[in-house]
Amino acid sequence: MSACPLLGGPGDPMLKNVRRTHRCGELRAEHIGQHVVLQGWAQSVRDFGGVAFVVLRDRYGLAQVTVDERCAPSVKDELGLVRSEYVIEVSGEVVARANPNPNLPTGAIEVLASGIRVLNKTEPLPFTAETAMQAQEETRLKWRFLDLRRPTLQRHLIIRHKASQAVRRFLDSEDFVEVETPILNKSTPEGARDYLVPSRVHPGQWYALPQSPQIFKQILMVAGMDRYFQIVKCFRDEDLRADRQPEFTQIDIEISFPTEDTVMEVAEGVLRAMFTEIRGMTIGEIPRLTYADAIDRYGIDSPDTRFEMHLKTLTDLVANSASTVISGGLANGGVCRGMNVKGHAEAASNKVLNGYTDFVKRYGMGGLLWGKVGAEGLTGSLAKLLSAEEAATVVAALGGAPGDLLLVGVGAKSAVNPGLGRLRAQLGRDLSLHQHEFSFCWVNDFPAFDWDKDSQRWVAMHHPFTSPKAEDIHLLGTDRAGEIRASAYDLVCNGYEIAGGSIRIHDSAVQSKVFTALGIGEEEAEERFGFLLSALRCGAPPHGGIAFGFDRSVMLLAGTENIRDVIAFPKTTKAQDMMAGSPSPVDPAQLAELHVKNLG
RNA sequence: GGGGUUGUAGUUAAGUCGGUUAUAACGCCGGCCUGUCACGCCGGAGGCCGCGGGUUCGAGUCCCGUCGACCCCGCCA
Repeated sequence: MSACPLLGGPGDPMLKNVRRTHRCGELRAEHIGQHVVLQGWAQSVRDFGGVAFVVLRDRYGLAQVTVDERCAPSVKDELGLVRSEYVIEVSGEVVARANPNPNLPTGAIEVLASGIRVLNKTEPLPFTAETAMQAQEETRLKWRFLDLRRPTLQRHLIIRHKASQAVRRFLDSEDFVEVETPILNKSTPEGARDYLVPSRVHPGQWYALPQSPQIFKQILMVAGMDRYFQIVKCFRDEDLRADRQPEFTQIDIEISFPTEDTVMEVAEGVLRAMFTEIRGMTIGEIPRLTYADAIDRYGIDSPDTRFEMHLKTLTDLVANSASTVISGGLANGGVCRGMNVKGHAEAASNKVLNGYTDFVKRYGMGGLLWGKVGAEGLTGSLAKLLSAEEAATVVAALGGAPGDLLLVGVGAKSAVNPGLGRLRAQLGRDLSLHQHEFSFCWVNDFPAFDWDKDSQRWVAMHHPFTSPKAEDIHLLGTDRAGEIRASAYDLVCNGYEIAGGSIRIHDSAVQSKVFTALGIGEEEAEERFGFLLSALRCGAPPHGGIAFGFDRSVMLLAGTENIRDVIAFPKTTKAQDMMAGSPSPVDPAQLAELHVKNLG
């Protein structure tokens, strides 16, 4: 056993000054014969008395450390102190394994220890990197630093890093300049609920955290920056979902003198930069469909285009139905729409169909009509309500063949479209209908305004700075506001909206008309957005842009369906950080200084 | 704001019709073991059954309330 002249046993003062020479995961057969120093976590300790193994883990992988009769007795003593997840330093010689492990990249070799030193101990842990996935998410969030030891989560963080670097490289090469914008902002009335920050020096006044840097990036265009981007945190105080966090990251982009195509091409460049970097993928031409087409084919404006199963409109075919269910559903502008789940009739038990019905009811549908196509025609609730002739036309319209399951909804558009549309997306996942791993599309020509029933007014579908399409601008100020289309576009991947943008209004007169349409008075507009309106009057160039939901993009790149998996320190659905314990009460003196009183 | 699922040892779970001392696996601690890689074997410690109240002779179990986690609707320009 050759000993490295620099390395003695444990307690050797020389050892304390030795830095690691290699990373665990990089060791291969080519390193055999070399003396190495490794530092990392003891993933497992297997002691057989005469021979013992420690699996050492660092970010780069696992390496097996062996202690046997070839080692000095002091090494064995040191080994006895090592427990699972202790941080240790091991020096030794890389040797070929007697029993190689083909499941491990480093499985051909092991490190025969000449010294083991405990760098730090650990108290008993609720779970380890190996057992984390067996723990509940609540436990894992509380002990996030342990969960983050998992190679999967480390991979996600690295994917995130690589993706943002690739985006920066691409945008830099396209002459975009990354400019930071304020986190302490002015509150604006439109949009999501603001996170507010009290001002100490201005009693009773508040900053708002940005929901997005929207106004600042437009003002940078007025300033002549021409091409801006920023990878930036945004904050929205709304209830959360699996793909939504209260603070999230956008790739924010703005361009002067663009057409819609200019912005979409840049966005596609960003998309390709990410997917090439992480997935090694080449993305072909990305199809564009209008909002109206998206609703027509998929029921929703963020369609999962990895599979077909388009929705079909059946309203005309059943318009004269004797069924009160159908005539009732069609009253007041209701529609009848359906889809064909090919070959799914047999698998669709009552329990399964009830599940589908419960699913669509969440979106306001009264129920779900179903029909199974058999050799002798249609059976099921659909067949009961329709005449034989009607049934035949519906089956034909949906392309029904024996063995198919037809799902049909009747009622208000606002219920049937999302109900069937979301059910379609869910069935795509559940029945593995996807024909591609990734499928992208653009959705454009959105309506500019959406009628809000609660407040009885028009609200901006995108945001209030979105330009109406040039050919629709003349409708501003008329009673046909609902027909105005916006110069807005969303980039959709696998049913997720991953980017959204628009051409902005650069004419303060048009901007005023839009504010009027939104019921925002001149005075209020001046009070809330005066600085933007002022900028628009001072030589604003035509401009437009887009913002990517970066967390969602990384989620897709990483192949996970939970946004918390790609955020180092995420919050729960109640917007709490289980590890840090935020939010939390503060000292009353702190509140007093901020002129804030606790009413709760 | 609403709906669904959920909370028992460090962790993950079982716990019947309300009934004796609340089980198991993994982990932890001690011992044995010369080629493991989810090592194996022997022994041991470990409990605010989320929290509060109620019903009952008796509550992990039934009732009411409350807190948290996850998923969904509303909401999220």
